[in-house]
Amino acid sequence: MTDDRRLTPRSEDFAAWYNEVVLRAELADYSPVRGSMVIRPWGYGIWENMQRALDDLFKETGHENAYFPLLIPMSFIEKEKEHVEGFKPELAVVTHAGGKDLEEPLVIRPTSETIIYSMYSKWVQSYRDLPLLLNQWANVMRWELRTRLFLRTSEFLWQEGHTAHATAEEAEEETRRMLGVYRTFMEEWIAMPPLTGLKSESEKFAGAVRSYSCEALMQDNRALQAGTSHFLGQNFAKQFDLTFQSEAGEEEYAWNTSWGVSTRLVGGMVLTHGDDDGVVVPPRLAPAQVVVVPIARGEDGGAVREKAESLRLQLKDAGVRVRVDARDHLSPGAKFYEWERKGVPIRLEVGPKDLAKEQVVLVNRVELEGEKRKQFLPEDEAVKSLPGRLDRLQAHLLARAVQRREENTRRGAASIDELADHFEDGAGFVYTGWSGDPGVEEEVKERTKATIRCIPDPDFRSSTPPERCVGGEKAEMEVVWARAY
RNA sequence: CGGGGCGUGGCGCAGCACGGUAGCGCGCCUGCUUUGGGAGCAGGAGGUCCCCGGUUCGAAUCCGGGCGCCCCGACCA
Repeated sequence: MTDDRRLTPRSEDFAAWYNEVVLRAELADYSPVRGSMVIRPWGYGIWENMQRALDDLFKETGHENAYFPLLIPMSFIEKEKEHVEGFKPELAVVTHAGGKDLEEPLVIRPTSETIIYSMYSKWVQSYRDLPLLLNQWANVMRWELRTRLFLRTSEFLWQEGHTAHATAEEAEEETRRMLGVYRTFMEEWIAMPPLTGLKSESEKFAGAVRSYSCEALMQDNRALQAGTSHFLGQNFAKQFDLTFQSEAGEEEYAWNTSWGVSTRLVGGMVLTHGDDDGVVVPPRLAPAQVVVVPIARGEDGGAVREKAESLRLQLKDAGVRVRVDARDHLSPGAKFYEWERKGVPIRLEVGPKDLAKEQVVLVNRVELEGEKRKQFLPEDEAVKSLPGRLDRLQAHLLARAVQRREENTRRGAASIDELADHFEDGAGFVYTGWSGDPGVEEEVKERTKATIRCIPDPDFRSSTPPERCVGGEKAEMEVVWARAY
């Protein structure tokens, strides 16, 4: 009999660990429909914090929110040739409604470029109407054959930004700006440091001219595409007649961008920070940053509960998200395990012994082992130090993730054999030269299952550019390979 | 879409080869005692054994068909 209160350790079966931790931390649950999931309050609370932070960043960069409908005429999707090719296999289509067959099938949006740019064409007449910078928070549906909680489900929540500009340069700048916003958000909130760069032709978004992405390395050394930003050129503008009159009086097609991140980020957070005890939620995302567990024993019970409540109020005033776990039917130990599984950053314990000494017990989620795991602190010091402790924990998680990424990154491989060796050795990201030949990309994929995650941005490039492609030809660029989610 | 696994109280499972009163752990409810790392005792509630058909005096168990979910591979935020 195994102890089913424990999670399967990551080292034993990483995929099993992930499923268990998501279910048992009550982030999400399976729904009756295959491949779709219910996001539970703890998971949704994390998503809400992500939304709030991202939404602020979008507003700061000049965007407004709007909402476009769920149902899109099939003919819209079919207008852009590459777009329809990319999405056709995963479309869910409404053919029947109100007791009758529909004249034209309606697609449940897999993404909203078509409906949005068709509306933009109505709203934009002059260069004075540009740029048009909108975002929407929505659900989308892509019929997936193989699904995983948060990482790939048929329905998921995301935001999609869609902008229209007068010039290609301005649109390109917007594409890059939003990629940067994503990078900042991932580093500073999720403490998940991504690699950013340009997608290869074979990996880019269907319908885009160029796609950029954020690629984060998970604990099992697989890469997660965590956010994308696309320069759409005039592809959609031409199909939906999105034109404007320029300053010079000429009619021109607008230039578009689109960019998105999804609830997949919650999965990325789990895969980046989680451990064998459960999820670890970075303080800036935690629905509860501190949980106070009163050990309300015997005659002191009332006084202990009052102390817990007083701690809650003090911390709330200090700007900390805090809750008291006053449930009476669970032992303190059971509560400790539960909140550790859910990943609350800091726990405070207060019991009869602490009352007399005016102290509290503080436990940090990432320091559960060893002598120092429980710190005994004077109450006022604990309260005063908490915001700083949360900040340091946030910084620690990022530093730890950066270090893990660097330790699992290899630079240079003269041949596909060497590249394969790196992956045999358990590498995460591998940097090599590339000629730009899709044949080489295909060959590497067959040999190693790794794909080009991106052509890295300057921040991430090797100090000396590679001279040779892994295929043997002259290298035209540096690329990063990884096995991807 | 191919391969594997599973479907039995809320959850996790046993029972099935050999048909005969449906069981265990956890959870849940009530009461009392408890509370510093997954509380104890006592009492209690809760089941169309995935569905349909067949064999049989009798099916969770045998036979046929179907459905669903999970996991592993080809396509993908």
